Amino acid sequence: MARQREHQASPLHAYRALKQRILSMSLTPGSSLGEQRLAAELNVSRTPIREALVRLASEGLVELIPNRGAFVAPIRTEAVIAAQFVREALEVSIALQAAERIDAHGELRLRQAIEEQRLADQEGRAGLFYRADEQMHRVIAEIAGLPLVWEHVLEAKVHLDRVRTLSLQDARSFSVLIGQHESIVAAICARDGGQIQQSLRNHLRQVLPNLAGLKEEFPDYFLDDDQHPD
Amino acid sequence: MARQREHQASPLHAYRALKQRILSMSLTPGSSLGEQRLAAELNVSRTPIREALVRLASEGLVELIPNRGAFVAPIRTEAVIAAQFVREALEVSIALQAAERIDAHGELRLRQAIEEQRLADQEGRAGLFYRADEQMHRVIAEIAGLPLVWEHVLEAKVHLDRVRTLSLQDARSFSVLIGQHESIVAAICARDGGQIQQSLRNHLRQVLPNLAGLKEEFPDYFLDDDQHPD
DNA sequence: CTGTTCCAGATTGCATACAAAAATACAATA
DNA sequence: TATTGTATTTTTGTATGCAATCTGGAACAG
Repeated sequence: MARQREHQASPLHAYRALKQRILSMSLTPGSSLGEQRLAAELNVSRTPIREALVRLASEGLVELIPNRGAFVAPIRTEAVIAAQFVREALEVSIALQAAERIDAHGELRLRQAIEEQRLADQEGRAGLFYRADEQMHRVIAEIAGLPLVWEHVLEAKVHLDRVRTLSLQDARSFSVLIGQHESIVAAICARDGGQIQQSLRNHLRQVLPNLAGLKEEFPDYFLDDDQHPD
Repeated sequence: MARQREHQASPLHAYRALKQRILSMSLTPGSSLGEQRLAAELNVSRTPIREALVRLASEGLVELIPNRGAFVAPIRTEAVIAAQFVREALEVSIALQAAERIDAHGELRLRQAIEEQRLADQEGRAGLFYRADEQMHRVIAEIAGLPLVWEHVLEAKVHLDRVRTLSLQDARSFSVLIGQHESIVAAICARDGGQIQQSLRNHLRQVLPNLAGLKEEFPDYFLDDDQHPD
């Protein structure tokens, strides 16, 4: 029985493992998350599992139905739209403020971030590119002096990650995305508010896939209030 | 022993009770939230208490320190600034979209909301006014077709509520706020984007009290990374 | 007097036990 | 055969027990 050396590690481990599987659609919407089974799977008792499920439920990734159990939450079109709205509004505001506060050091960091992306692209390492991409957006928030606002973006982004996973567009070449990143950085360095807004919005909408199409292709994963209007 | 008839009611009850006390500063930052004590107080065991504490911790209202206990989280200036930023960015974007979609029915609802505020003001019922105020902002989100985005605003607002409670400016006459609400509604009905942005930002900054002053008056409640730079 | 060590008390972290509720299977009846 | 009532089984909701960890202070050495 592998004893956990560090305390409070079990709930965190369960939380991360489940979240990863949900966002990568390895656990599909509607899947049952029986506490017993998960506990056996991760070699812990039900208590830390329950703690992880509560956290995931508060983020909207899991539905906790009283006396019935926990299930992977369906993808709600409304939640995806809202998350996209939140992300656009926050990131545009962040970038505008970043433009007002950026200095030479900040410009350097942004160029380095893009360089990392180029490297990851050349080596064809999707995971690495993905991290570098997110890192760049985070750096913009830091330059704006608002690192905590990025946490709010991350909370919303959770509802976008699953549809992106479904669309599998990550497989496409990253050069397009890098180009978009370059024009965003250029706009920030040029302190051109209008250009910032246009290039960033364009970029963020690019990564939001065709929702209606996905909904037709994977109807089981979606749930909207106007479900069966026969 | 008052048995709970409805299942899963205990954690929710504990969550709401604690949240209310924390936001109203009835439980001040740094207060110890011993599981044992809370369990005895609410006549339940530690398990549902723990569930509530985990939820509150994920919202940033409680700090869960391993093997030491749970404490009411200090007010972090950085978090307040970030929350204000999020609220402004989201509410302005929401209001701009509301202006594009509003119809006669929507205008009526907004006028009704203001009427309710006027009533609450005349009767001097602060709690009622507070609810009507929040209701109006929520209605704007509904008109924009983005009710879920309002939930994100609420998450951020949590970090503003405690400083507002401290400043006690709710005691001041509400007529000023009602006037601001009127100009916001007027701007939305007039579809005047610039005016929307100006009146809403002005309003939202009005309700953010003097942070530096509060920090001096209640130093024990605040904690920032640059704490004692002697 | 100061700094260190160690012990007692208290509190959490996790496991497990038990009860309530829901789902399921099945038999009896119309 | 369809349906309904009931018994069984499974699963959650909550309570509780025990070990690990941390705090605070007393005893002690320098």
